[in-house]
Amino acid sequence: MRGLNMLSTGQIVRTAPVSHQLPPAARGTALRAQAFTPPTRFAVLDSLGTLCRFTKNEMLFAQGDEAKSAYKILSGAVRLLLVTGDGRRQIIGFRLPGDVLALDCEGVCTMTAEAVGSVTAVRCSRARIDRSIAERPQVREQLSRMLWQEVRDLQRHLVVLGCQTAMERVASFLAQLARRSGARDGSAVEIHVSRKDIADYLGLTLETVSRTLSELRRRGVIDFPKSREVLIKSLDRLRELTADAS
Amino acid sequence: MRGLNMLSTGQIVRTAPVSHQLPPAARGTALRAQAFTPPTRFAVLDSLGTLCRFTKNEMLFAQGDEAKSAYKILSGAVRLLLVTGDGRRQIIGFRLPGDVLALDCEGVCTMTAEAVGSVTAVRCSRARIDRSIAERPQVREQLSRMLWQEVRDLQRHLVVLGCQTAMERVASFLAQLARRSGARDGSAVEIHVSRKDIADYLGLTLETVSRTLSELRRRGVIDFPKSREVLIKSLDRLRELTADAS
DNA sequence: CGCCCAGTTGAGACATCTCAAGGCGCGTGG
DNA sequence: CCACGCGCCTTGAGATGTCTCAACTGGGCG
Repeated sequence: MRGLNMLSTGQIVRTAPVSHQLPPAARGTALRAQAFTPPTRFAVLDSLGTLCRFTKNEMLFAQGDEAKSAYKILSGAVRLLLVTGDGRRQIIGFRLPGDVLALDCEGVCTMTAEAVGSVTAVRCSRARIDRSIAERPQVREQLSRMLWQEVRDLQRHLVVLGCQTAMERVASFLAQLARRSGARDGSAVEIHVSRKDIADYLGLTLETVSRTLSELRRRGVIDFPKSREVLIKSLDRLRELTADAS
Repeated sequence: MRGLNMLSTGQIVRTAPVSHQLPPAARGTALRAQAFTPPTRFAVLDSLGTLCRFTKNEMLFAQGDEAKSAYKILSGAVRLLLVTGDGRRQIIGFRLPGDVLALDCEGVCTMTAEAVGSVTAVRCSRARIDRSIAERPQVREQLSRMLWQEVRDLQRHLVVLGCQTAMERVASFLAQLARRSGARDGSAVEIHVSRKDIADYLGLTLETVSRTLSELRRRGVIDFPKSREVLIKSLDRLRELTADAS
């Protein structure tokens, strides 16, 4: 989770290859700088892929699909999730502009990816990527680094789900949001996802998330100037609540 | 989690390089075949490393340590865990003979590894492994496959911690144990870890794990002929309880 | 033989879930 | 421009699953 920008109102040229330049909607926001670090993560994708769009709640790919493409998000947000036999869903993570999807599996997609709102992305066939990987050692290096990062994120998430209270989970989520958007005390951070998504990410119910956010507002740690936006009033007090891994 | 064998009583030659042969203690058990599939996973390690031993609860490495070595387990079991600032611990997974450790991070260890009982392993410097990876594309391929597998396991674990009941969690754990040891109805499977470890793995308390296991025995799904051993009486009924991802 | 550690079991506390009602913002159509 | 409906969020009250604290048991090992 990181800055984010779901407006994507600027017109986008629908030709490939796509330039490294950020989409117009990504510029001119307070969160821009952090939202695209590193600015050209896994840059091969940009030059090999073609541009595509997804509408709200549209699936990019589903659990069990053949993994024939990878994606790099240009604008919007994507949720990654697993669904159990009886319909319970667990959100594994969110992906934001600059992030790469579907390079963390082999043959078959292990999870489902859905657009949270409107999404623009670069799509590229795995075959082309594999060729590029075979040719350039540094691309392999990038892939490994991405996978290490993902393992690390998943491990941290495991701690959240395995041994934190509702308050700690919500605080962790907000702290993550704040950190990735480079927020300070007084910064407003847009929340791109619904309460239900936050709940499914944190292993809680939507009501518990809502109550916990209200409690944080009552304590003066955060505020909600608008819906879908959080005002960080005290980052320190937020961090105190997270019970971070040492 | 997979078969397992913590006896490791056979004498082991303490010289390097180590042969691909399994330690004596690993032979002659009903669980052998499954416990070492594939038999020579990431075989480079065997030829490059030196043999080492660890005693019960000894740390192989800790969160924050410089990741200068990788390990391949020959006998015994290792638990991987993260500890929060206030001492809560979350077990990320267990590693058994044939499994490789510490290739899933960069620079600094993201987690702690502890010997559950006596452990013998091959240790090899990351530098040598990196060299081997640079030279042989197939080794790089193996590394990617290992990382994909780890990502997949972590994702599944996330579902367990995020949206399963105590009964489902315990059943998942047992089903995992049974599957990896190739158990059928009537098979006895050794449990190498304590109730506390199971609890920390499943995000429960030790008491809840104990109660749930007792409930499963009452229902006739499993039995405990000895402590630290589970008799699978009905694999089907166990699987019904797991609420697997679809 | 007896200690000690790991596991079991019980009873009450508590966090979170479930079910239900109400409110707010927003787009749509009159 | 307002009324309405709809989706999303908030809040309440009671149900419940898991945790906490505590006592007891059994097996292994000195």
